[in-house]
Amino acid sequence: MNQHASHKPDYEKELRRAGVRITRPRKVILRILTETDDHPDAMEIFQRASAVDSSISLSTVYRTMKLLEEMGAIHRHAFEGGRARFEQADGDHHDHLIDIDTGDVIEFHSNRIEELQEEIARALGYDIVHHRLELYGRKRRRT
Amino acid sequence: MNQHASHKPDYEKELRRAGVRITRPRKVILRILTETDDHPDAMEIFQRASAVDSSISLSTVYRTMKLLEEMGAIHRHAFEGGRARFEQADGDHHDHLIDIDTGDVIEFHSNRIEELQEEIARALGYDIVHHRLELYGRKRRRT
DNA sequence: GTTTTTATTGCAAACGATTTGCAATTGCAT
DNA sequence: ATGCAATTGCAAATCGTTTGCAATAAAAAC
Ligand SMILES: [Mn+2]
Ligand SMILES: [Mn+2]
Ligand SMILES: [Zn+2]
Ligand SMILES: [Zn+2]
Repeated sequence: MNQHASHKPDYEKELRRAGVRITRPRKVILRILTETDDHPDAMEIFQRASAVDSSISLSTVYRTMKLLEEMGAIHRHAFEGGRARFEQADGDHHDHLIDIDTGDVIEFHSNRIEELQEEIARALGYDIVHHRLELYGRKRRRT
Repeated sequence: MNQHASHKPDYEKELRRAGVRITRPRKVILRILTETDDHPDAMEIFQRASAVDSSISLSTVYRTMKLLEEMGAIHRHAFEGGRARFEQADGDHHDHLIDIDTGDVIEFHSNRIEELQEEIARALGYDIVHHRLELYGRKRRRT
C-alpha cells in the first residue's frame, strides 16, 4: 500500500462523471499523470505513453490534456521558452521557481505574497481571476 | 518643449553606439516606441509603422524588436494568449495586471513582494535572475 | 560626390508548438 | 451482437516568430 494512496485522484471516475469515454489512450495518459510528480510537457507525456502503447498519438495527448484542463483536473503552465508543462491540480495553490540552467521546477507558496497581490488588485479596482508568479533563478554558488 | 523631454531615451544614439545602422525602417519603429506608452505587440507596431512607410515589413519589426531587446532598450512580455508585447525599458521595474476582458495592461510595483521573492529564492538556495508576476483580473463590479 | 563595402531589407519559406478536419475505429448503451 | 456517437491517428492547417537569400541602401573610403 502506497504511503500517499489516499491522495491519488481518481481521474477515471471524474471522466465518467463528465460523460467522456474511458479509452485505452486516456487510461495510459492518466496513469502517467498520476505516477509523476514533476511538470512534464506534452512531448514527455507522449514519449512515456508511447513506451506503453506505441500507437498513441501526440494529438491524443494534447486533446486529453485539454480535456483534463477544462475539467480542472490539471494545470497548464506556460513557463519561459518552449512547450507548456502540466501538473496535477489536486494539491494546494503554489507558484514556481525555475532553475534556468537545468529546467528544474521548484514549488513554493507565500501567503503574504498572495495577500499583497489581492490588496494591489483591490486598490486598482480589480478582482484577480488568476495569477502567475514565476521566479527564474540559478543555484547560489558557495563562496 | 515637451513636459517629459528629459526622459525621452535617445535610441538612435544607443544604436549608433552598438554599431548598427540607422535605417529608415528603424527610425520609424523607434519613433513609434518612444511615442507610445502602452504595451503594443509586433503586429500593432507593424501597422503603426506601415501608416508612416508602407514598405516596412513585419520581419523588420521583429528584427528591430529583437535588436532593441538584446541592447536592453526594451522589454518583451509573453502575457497569456497571443503575441508578445513590448515596452520601453527605461522606467523602473514593475509588474503587470492584465484586464482579461479588454486586454488592458496596468502597471504596479510592490517593494514588499519583491523582497519576499528574494527571501523565498534565498531560502531555496537560489539567486533570482528575473521573475514574472502577472495578475489577470476583471474590473470589480459596483454592488 | 562617387565608389566601395557591408549591414539591412522585403519576401517567401521554414519554424515549433498546438490544433483541427476527416475517415476509420472503438467504447458502450441497447 | 448491433448501432451509433465519441474518439482516434494521421496529415494538414494554424499562429506567432524566425530565417535564407538576393536586392537595396547606409556609411566608410576615396
Ligand atoms: Mn507545480
Ligand atoms: Mn509595463
Ligand atoms: Zn500564487
Ligand atoms: Zn516584480
